[in-house]
Amino acid sequence: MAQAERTAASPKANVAEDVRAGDDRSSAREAILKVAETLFAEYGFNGTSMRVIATNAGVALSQLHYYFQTKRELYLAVFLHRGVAITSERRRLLVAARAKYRRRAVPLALLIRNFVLPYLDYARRDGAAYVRLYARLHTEPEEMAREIRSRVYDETTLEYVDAFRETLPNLPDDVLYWRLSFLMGTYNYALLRSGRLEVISRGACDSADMEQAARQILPFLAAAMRAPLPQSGQ
Amino acid sequence: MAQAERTAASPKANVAEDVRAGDDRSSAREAILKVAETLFAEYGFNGTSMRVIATNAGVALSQLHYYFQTKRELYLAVFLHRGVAITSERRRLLVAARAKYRRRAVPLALLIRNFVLPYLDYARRDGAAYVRLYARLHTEPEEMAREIRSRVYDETTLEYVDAFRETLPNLPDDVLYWRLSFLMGTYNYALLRSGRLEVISRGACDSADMEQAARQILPFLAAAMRAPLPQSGQ
DNA sequence: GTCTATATGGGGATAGAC
DNA sequence: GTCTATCCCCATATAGAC
Repeated sequence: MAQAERTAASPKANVAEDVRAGDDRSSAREAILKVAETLFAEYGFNGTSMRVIATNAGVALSQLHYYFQTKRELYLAVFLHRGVAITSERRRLLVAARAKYRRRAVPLALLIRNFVLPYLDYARRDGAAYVRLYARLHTEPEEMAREIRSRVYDETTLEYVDAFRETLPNLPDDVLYWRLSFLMGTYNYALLRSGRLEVISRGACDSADMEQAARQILPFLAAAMRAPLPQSGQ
Repeated sequence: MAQAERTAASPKANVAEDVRAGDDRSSAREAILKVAETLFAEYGFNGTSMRVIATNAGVALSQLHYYFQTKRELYLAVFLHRGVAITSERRRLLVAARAKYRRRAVPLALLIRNFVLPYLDYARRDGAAYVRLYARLHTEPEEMAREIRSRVYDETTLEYVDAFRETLPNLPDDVLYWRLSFLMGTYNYALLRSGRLEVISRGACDSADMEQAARQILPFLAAAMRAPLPQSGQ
């Protein structure tokens, strides 16, 4: 059975055709990570095959297993590669804001900025690959999503929850939690770029425009967090 | 190669073990649709195999192809099965509200209720399967997502955009569009039940509680839609 | 480290008996 | 309509030469 020829002859997804062309010698590992990030972001975990990653990275399939052992480990590595950078930026901004306002609570608008903007900035600078990947995380196989969140995001998130509580001391805890989960939903969905914005604006707005997204989302979220309390009878 | 035995011996995902047990004779087609809805919602399109659907529905694999030809068609059928029900409920509510308020604009709170609640109610009544499936749609293979949205959702959505414009006549169009896309993101993410709410509340809140979700999300969104306009310099 | 070749299994889809 | 048996492809992962 000449099966090898057949499968090897499928190039597919030329998202980043042979990343190593320019700076060869700079490690196949980096090339694999970069291509994997783009493809996982676009097609998801199950929708992306190791073969396609290898082809686009310009390396042999076995290289992926040499560096990362399994597909699952590669996926985790992609997250740790950048996720830590975003998370520590988030934390740095929180520490700086707290230092500036000392004993007083950090203003709501600044807190939201610091929590949300690292993602939008990342999307602006490095293309949307990682943030789309992150936004997608919530629909990937559960146990993987859980592990990644607890290893990368949870700790910083809980620090922000405390800061929001100080800034909005009159919100009951359950209302605060629900609203923060809505807040995360709002920017996550925006980062996903589902195409809804283009439909409802009949093409007039562009969901890839992260400057606009930042400008529009901050007042939206600030007003939402300060909304009147929900009524008892729904 | 005794391959058939090997593959047939994998039961897996006993989400709805043999749905046809009680009311047999009520068509294998319905059983397939029901099981497919649950599994697609939980594991996504690529993460769900035709074999597992067949096993859980208590039918032979070939039955799936007999009724739906391809996996893709089955996926579309699942959406049309329920999506049309939700969409027409949404539209019915809009028509009723407009009739009640005649020449005047429909109040914002009511408009949001009518747009959002059909989803939350569905989640409350029939379990979260379909709404999770819908919320997941935005991360499924692009061309499938596009087709489903344009066949089921777009028309009604655009009717609501017009209604929102009448209710909020002072919002510039681009601000209106961005805010409506944020609004959709908020309830979509809530329906996904990503587990973030449980993390930030340290287990005190339950994202499956759709009564709470409705109570909390309505004032949040109403205030957000009425937020001050964004500043020029971001 | 990097490659080719291959092992092993699951995937969608179909043929054809009943 | 419903089943069993099977086709053919692609998936992840590994072996072993260079």
